[in-house]
Amino acid sequence: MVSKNLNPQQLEAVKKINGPVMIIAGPGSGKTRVITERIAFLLESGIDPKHILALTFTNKAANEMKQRVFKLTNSEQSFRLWMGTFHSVFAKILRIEGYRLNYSENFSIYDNDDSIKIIRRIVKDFNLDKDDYNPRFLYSKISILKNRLIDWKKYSMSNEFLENDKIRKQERFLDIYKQYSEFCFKSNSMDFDDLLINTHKLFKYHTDTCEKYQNIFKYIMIDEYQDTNLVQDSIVQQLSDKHKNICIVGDDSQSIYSFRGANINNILRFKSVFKETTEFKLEQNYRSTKNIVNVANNLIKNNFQKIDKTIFSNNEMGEQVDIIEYYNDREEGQKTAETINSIRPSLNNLNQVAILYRNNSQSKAFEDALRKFGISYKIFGGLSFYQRKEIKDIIAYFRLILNNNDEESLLRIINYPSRGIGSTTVQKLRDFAKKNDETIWKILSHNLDKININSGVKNKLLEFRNILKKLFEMHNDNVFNIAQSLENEIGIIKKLSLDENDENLNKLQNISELFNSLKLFSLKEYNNSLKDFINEISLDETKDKNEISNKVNLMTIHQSKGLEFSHVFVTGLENGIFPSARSVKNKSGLEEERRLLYVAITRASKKIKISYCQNRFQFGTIQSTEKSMFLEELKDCTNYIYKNEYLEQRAVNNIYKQKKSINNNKRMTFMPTSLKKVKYTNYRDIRGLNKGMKINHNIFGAGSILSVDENHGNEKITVLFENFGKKILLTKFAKFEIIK
DNA sequence: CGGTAGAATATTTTT
DNA sequence: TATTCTACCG
Repeated sequence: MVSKNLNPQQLEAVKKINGPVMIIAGPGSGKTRVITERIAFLLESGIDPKHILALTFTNKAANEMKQRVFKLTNSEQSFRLWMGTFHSVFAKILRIEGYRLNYSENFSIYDNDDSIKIIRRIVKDFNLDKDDYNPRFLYSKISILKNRLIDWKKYSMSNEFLENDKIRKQERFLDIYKQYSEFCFKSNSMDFDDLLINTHKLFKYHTDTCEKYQNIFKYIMIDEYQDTNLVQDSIVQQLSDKHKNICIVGDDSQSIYSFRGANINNILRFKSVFKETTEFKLEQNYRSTKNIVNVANNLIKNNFQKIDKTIFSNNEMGEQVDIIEYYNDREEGQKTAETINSIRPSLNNLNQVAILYRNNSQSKAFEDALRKFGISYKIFGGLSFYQRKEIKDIIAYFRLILNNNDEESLLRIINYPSRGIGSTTVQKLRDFAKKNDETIWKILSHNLDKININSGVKNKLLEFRNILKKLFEMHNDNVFNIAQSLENEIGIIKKLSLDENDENLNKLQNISELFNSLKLFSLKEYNNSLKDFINEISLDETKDKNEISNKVNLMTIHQSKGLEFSHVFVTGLENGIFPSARSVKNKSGLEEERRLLYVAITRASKKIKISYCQNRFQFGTIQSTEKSMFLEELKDCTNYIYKNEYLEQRAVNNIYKQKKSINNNKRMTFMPTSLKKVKYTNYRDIRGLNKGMKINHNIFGAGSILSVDENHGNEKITVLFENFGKKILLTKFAKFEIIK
């Protein structure tokens, strides 16, 4: 039954299930609720869940939605919905249909790091100057082109593009683009953008396949439509062309992903593409106080490009929004922590507090200060577990096992751990491979004789080949067994254990965590093959984000999208940082930064403090800054707090002195940076676990213990989780706490 | 070929 | 500052 707590517009939007629908939903207007209720309503109306496709942008959003639909309908049906990110749903389709584009089902998925590495290698091969051809820049250029459906062939046909490259002294760009695309294809691999453009290609050139999916996805819903790019928009049109039951939800004022090719015009012109569109506007903000909504409105009205709407709140006025000036970033951290400390007693949970910043590097000052006050915090972003070097190395072996032609993975591990195959040899292999249009693996497996190398090197290559052969044969084995065999063959753990410095210990810890999760994965009842494992981790990095914790949240504003906190600190409002230096070069960039600030402000329900610093420690030096131009726009509706500069400076100098002495004392024992980002596993040997006990697991949440199995030292428990069903955990490794 | 030390370089946001 | 790259020596 559809919930009765919806307001009239929300209810109407939920019930209009046929034909194109556009829901413009302001921040805090109950957007997610409308989507979940709508899905529930579809199910109630007797529509088979397999005909419903719900797309989101982040895994976090997808997971949350899944759980909410499940709670709402309380039915197993909800698990049969097609729900996920664009990338994950399309990857699933491409695994099945990719053969039509000459990919095999085991294609690898390259992440940004892989892509940049490949491009860097190509630039080197071409003997080009790294300054003129910055791999990062090239990658983002390629990515944006792909998202605009311009492949290298199309690019080569545009005189305008080629002329431009000449002027910019990047005449070889086309060659690089081509080489990169061919490298990926030859490796039977797709980068993130390929997942989209190949889906588009598939539907465009194989109309029967397109029709097949049109008939599967009879009802399509897309969240955050303002963040779609051209490919995504095009695929959505392909899929909905037949039944036209498409519902998009979004807020143009929260479009903040243009760097990824998101085009705000997709939502602005939706109505003209789908002529019969019914439009709903959700303008009431249920989240924030009147003051906060007022400030947000005052900010966003400075943007030119937007859909007309009036966000209002019927909540209480609330406190004024503060804008605070600090002497430097250290003080900003200090005072923010101090404020949090002082309001701590009035909060029932610290997770109601968020410190938001423009880029990840700003987190440091806050971390230091919070630690000093003994306030626990949770930091989002930074390196995800699967991006760590030692983990990626092992994953590279796994990827190679599944996809023997994955050239990037092979090049990554051909001499890791070092086995006497140096760069000269690798270069010979690569040259030969290129000449014969083959992958290195193919040469290793049957063409080694044709390469001019001495017998010592050849033996080493043969040894390497034999290791791979052995591993390749295992591709269907239990994942944990594969991992163990891998360790037997390459002995990476053994090697790291020989020299137990901090860095190696940290690596070992991460690797053992990987092995633990492989063990757990292998214990699943189904979908527990290596293929499933790699699939899961290539696109999902939200592993441990939904733990319920009494911790302050530190994150970038991008990461905060869709979330809500009672107290929000928006920090670093300085020109060059927020708005970022790059964005001010053009008007649309600046408007996007303004939307970003809009998103930040509208995260808060009760209280916001916006701050900036006169000086900031950046690039290893102290630099004086200029306060953000956005603050000028908020002058009349906020409460400005200036500082007495002289006093502050003295205080700040003291802070720096302190800091210095700490540094000197601890220099030797300073944690390596990689260690700081680690989430510690509590290796515990929990005794006294009993049937019926309630526990809270860091990933699966709450559940109760069904049985305990002593299993000589490897104690296992079977737990029924409220949201994830039955799981077997090894208590030695699992991270959880006993609730009662 | 492998390891290391010291130089060079980079800093937006994410799937 | 933090990370990645390069040059050099064993």
